[in-house]
Formats: sequence, C-alpha cells, structure tokens
Amino acid sequence: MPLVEEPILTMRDQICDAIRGEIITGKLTQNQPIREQAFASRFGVSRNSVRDAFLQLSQEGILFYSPNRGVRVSSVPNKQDSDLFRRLRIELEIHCIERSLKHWVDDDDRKVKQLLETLKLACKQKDLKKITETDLAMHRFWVRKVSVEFESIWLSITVRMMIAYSKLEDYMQCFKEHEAIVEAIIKRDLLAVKKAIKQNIK
Amino acid sequence: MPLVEEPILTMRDQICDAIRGEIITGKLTQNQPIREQAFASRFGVSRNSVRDAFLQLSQEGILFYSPNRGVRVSSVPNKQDSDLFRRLRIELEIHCIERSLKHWVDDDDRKVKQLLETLKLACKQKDLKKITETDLAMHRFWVRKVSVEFESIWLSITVRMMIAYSKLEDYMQCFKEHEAIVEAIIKRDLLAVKKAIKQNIK
DNA sequence: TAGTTTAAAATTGTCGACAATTGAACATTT
DNA sequence: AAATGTTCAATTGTCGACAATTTTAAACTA
Repeated sequence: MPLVEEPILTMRDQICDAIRGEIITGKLTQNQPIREQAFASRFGVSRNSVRDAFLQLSQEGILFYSPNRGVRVSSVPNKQDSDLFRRLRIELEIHCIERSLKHWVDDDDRKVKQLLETLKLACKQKDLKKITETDLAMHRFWVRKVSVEFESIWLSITVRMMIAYSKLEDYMQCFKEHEAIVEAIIKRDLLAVKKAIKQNIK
Repeated sequence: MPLVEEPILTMRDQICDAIRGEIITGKLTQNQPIREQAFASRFGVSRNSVRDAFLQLSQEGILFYSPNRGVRVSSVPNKQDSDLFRRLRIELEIHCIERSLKHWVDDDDRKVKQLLETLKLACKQKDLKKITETDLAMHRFWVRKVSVEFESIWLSITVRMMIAYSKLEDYMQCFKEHEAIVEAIIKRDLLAVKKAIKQNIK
C-alpha cells in the first residue's frame, strides 16, 4: 500500500492552484491568453517558476500551449466530450473508493467529515472559490489514498470538466450531493457510494 | 472540427520523446533516478530545457517527481491498476475512432497504411524502439484527429501501461493486431474496429 | 483606401550563475 | 558500538540577462 506522504507544496504547485482556481471560478475565461510576467510579478517570483506552472497546467489540459506563443485557457469541452469525461471520471473514482474503502480507518472518516463541514460553510456563504477548492480536495482525498499514480489522470479529467464550473447555480445542491457520498462512505455501503458518486459527477 | 495543426517539435518535446523511448524500451528502469545534468550534456542544452521535459513527463506520470530530489522512473502499475488503465484507454480510443471515422478521408487511409508499413518493417527487424514509436504514433493519429484535448489524457494512460513494454515477446503478433485495426478502419466497419482495438489493448 | 512592407515593442526561449537543499562520508559523543 | 552531529560534494531551485520569435503599430505603395 502506498504510504501517505506529506504534501510538500512547491512554489509551482501554489501557482498552479491559484491559476486553476481562477479558471474554475471564471476569473480567467476561455481562450484568454495568460502572460508569464503578469503572474511572476503577482507572486513575486521569476518568470521561470511561472513557466514551470504553465507547463504543468498545459499538460494537465486546463491550459493550451503554443510554442513561442504562450498559453491560453482551454475551451470548455463539447457535449460529446463532456459525456466521455464524465464516464471516465466516474469509473476512476469508483475504482479508487472501492479500493481505498478496504483500508479505510476512523481517521479517514474524520478527515472527510471535516471537509464536508468546510464545504457546507462555503456553500452557505456562496464562496465559489472555497466551494470548488473543497469539492476538489474531497474527491482528491480518496483518489490519492489509492495511489498518486491515478491522481494526475484524475485531475486532468476533472479540471477540464470544471472549466465552466462557475455556472454552478444551486450551491446547497452541491453540498447535499457530497453529504450523500460521505454518509455512504461512513456506512461502508459501497453500492450507495457508487450511486451517490454518479449523482454528483455530471 | 479541430483543424490539424502542424506539429512544431520543441526542444522539450524532443527530450520528452527520447526519455519516453528509453523508458518504454527498458533502457531506463523502474525507480531509477534521472539527473538533469546528464541529459543536458547529452542534448547539448541547458538544464532548464531538461527540467521542462522532466516536469512534463512527471505530469504525464511516467516520471515521479519529489521536490528537491529530482525525478525517478515510475514503477509499473499493479494488476488491478493495469486493468483500469486498460478499460479507460479502450473507452477513450473507441470514442475517438467512432468520432473521427465520420470525417475520415482517403488521405487518412493512406497515412494509416503508411504507419502500418513502417510497423511491419520494424517488427521484422525486431527494432523495439521503432516498434513502440510507430505503435504510439498510430494510436495517437486517431486520438489527435478528434481533439488535442484528449491527447494528453490518452498519452498519460498509455505510457503508463507501456513502462514494461520491453517485455514484448512476439513482435509479429503486434503487427497483426494493428493490421486488423487498420483493415477494419479502411472498411469503415466500426464493430470490427472495436473488436480489434480491444484485442490489441491488453 | 486596401494591402504590403518595415520597424518597434512585447513576449517567450535559453543560458550561466548562484542559492538552497539533500545525501553521504566522516567525526563526535554517550 | 550506536546514536547523533558536522562537513562537503552533488543536485535541484531560482534568478536576471539576453537571444529568438511573435505581435503590434506605423509607414509605405499601388
């Protein structure tokens, strides 16, 4: 079993998280070019570190890279592609939960409940940035618990689906869906988990 | 429909291809650390460009990155994970072929046949490097034809499955499997394509 | 005026240098 | 001898500078 390594947040990861957040919450929009210098100044680092982040995000698919022309925000997938992304993500997450549930301990319950509480608060406050962050963090929790191998693939698929997440309307609906997942997990009811996951990922 | 843009090969891409090739053909083995300077000297470029490549490959999943400790070759996935990768890849490729076949033109037939010929020759010569390159190129062809959006996800999954590709035994079997796919494509027989793809991806 | 060429500004690509971190060999203490 | 601390070499992380490329704007031509 993969040991859970403490997450060392590199500068690159921090920049990635920031940009990802701005895209998901709609601050940066489709096809908008993103300049290295702008972010370098904002974070008080050199362009080099920003380049690293851009590169990672473009491999992740949320940015699109053209040689000598920098990166742009990827466009939101069409209906057909979204359906495929959805199927792949469901298959991936169910696989991960199925495997991780076998080694699930009380501390995991605690952590997931904690995330759910954070999500609840964020939904009440209609804090889109916090909602998306927590949403991602929760799903990431059971994916990473199985293996970091899956994490990047899962993230690639998920962030693409979330590019237009800012259009989220009913905040509490988002909380309820996750509540259902967490409840099923705590009961160790795999069937219910699958159902709740399918309900949530759409 | 996405226009087919000419592939500008950046230095980074060239280095990525080289490293990927060495991993797939078994020159670089599981968990082996890879040093920036070594590759910088080999390619006659600065460490910076190599770093870019390492970063991309670690996002791709074929390398594993630890902050301040560089990258290592990822370990081959276990049985359970391989099965999932296989299912995901099949779903992805079938989706792509299904969509691309609608806009398939004679020139596409020609290109695929060409790749098949190259593969045949490589198999006869037992040139593992060329086999894996052509194998990847052929599948990449119909994935990219649909959208570059899918390409990076597809590649992530595929290269992981190929880390231990060097254990390939029956070279001509590899050719025959691809021949079946190409024949089905030329006949525009979608069912046969699906069957052949499933036969090949395992 | 529309289209083309030219010049400049903005942006990305690459490099070498140095700082920060890690790992290993060695020395010190108990 | 085992555990701990220290030094030093190897390696990665970050930076600023400059080269190469692309984009923008202006000047020019038909």
